[in-house]
Amino acid sequence: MTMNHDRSAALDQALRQFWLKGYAATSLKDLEKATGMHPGSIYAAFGSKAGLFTMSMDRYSEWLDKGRQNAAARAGSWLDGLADFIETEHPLSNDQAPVRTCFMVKTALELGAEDSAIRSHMLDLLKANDRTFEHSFQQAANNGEIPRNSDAGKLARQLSSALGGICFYAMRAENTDHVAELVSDLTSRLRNGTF
Amino acid sequence: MTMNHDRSAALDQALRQFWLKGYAATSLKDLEKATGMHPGSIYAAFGSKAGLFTMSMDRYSEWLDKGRQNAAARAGSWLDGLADFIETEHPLSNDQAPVRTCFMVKTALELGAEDSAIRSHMLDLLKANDRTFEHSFQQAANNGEIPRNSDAGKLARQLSSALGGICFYAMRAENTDHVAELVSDLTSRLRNGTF
DNA sequence: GGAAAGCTTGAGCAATCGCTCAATAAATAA
DNA sequence: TTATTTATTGAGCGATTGCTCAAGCTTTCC
Repeated sequence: MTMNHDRSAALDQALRQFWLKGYAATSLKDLEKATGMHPGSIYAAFGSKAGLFTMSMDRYSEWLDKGRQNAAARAGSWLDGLADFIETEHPLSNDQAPVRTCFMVKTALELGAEDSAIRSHMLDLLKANDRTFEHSFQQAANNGEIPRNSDAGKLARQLSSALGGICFYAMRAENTDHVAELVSDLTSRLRNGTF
Repeated sequence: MTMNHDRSAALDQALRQFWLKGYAATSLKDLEKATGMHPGSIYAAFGSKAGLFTMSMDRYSEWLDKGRQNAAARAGSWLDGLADFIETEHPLSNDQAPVRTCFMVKTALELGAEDSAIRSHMLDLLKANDRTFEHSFQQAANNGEIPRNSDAGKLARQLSSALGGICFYAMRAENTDHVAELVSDLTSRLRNGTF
């Protein structure tokens, strides 16, 4: 059955739609237009609006992970891997994103107050993302790229915060150069071990 | 007429509600409960949901400005003024906020994609906020607290981004200490001129 | 007191919300 | 082919959305 491929493409389009307008402001009519599916099919395939959103977050995270792995494979060091990821694979630096902001950051700020299944799934994904940052910093420390007694967990938290900040700034900046400057300042500090 | 006082209190409560749940997810029923007003009165006083939201942003900005001026008046230097503002007046450090995040940061990420009157008003307020940062950095440079040829505009952009990042992190952190650490690292760097 | 003006009230509007399901079409099995 | 399973369709459900406005209530002024 060709269903799997269709379903995958539909999920991509749903992600784009949620990414653009957020969870609450995206209606099922929006999702019907984006996916080309009818309401019944959407519910047969994804269960509910909340379920589709959860699967969109998963899809986004897989996409991010893939980019991170690509960057790490290319790079000569762990810190370069992080910097390359941000400069080439992250939505902040990627024109094919529907909005120049991380979907998870946008979602965290939209849904951070309520106590839902969506929120707890979001927190899990963000935590998993932080662990990959922490792992890279830990390896960089083991490698001597940064002091061996560096606090990898704290560095990961700082990187998560710094990236979130640029994602915020990118949403309000009329001047794209200013965003690029923030990104390149961050990656420079990463590369030379002064982050 | 006592109306002005009631209206002011109602606006505070509307702001709290929007701050908590965001623009799209807050219904008029939520606003009725929060303000204690009936639909007709809300529309007589504020025009529309969008109008009430705009006035809530204005109210929040005034509140922030007041905190900034308080901090500046207390502080012995321009950089201390910025640091004090963040440590004592900013919602990140303030327990009476409905969510430990800046209302404008949350709003920017929720509404950053669409092209509405609300968004353009939000951008104006954020820009005005940045100008106060820039002014403080410029005065700090004139004062010799930081090198006299410092780029105040760039420093303001970096501070806006850094604060936005902590606001993002605060929404996802289960550990409040981690947020406090990010804040104190930021203010330390501000105070000793290494920001 | 009575008249005029302003405020508050809440039932209820049209539109849209997320979602369901009997009917139909397409694909697979026999 | 015919029988059986699987996928798609879209009209339309009850609930909720942002919002209106005629009716009632209070306040103000003469």
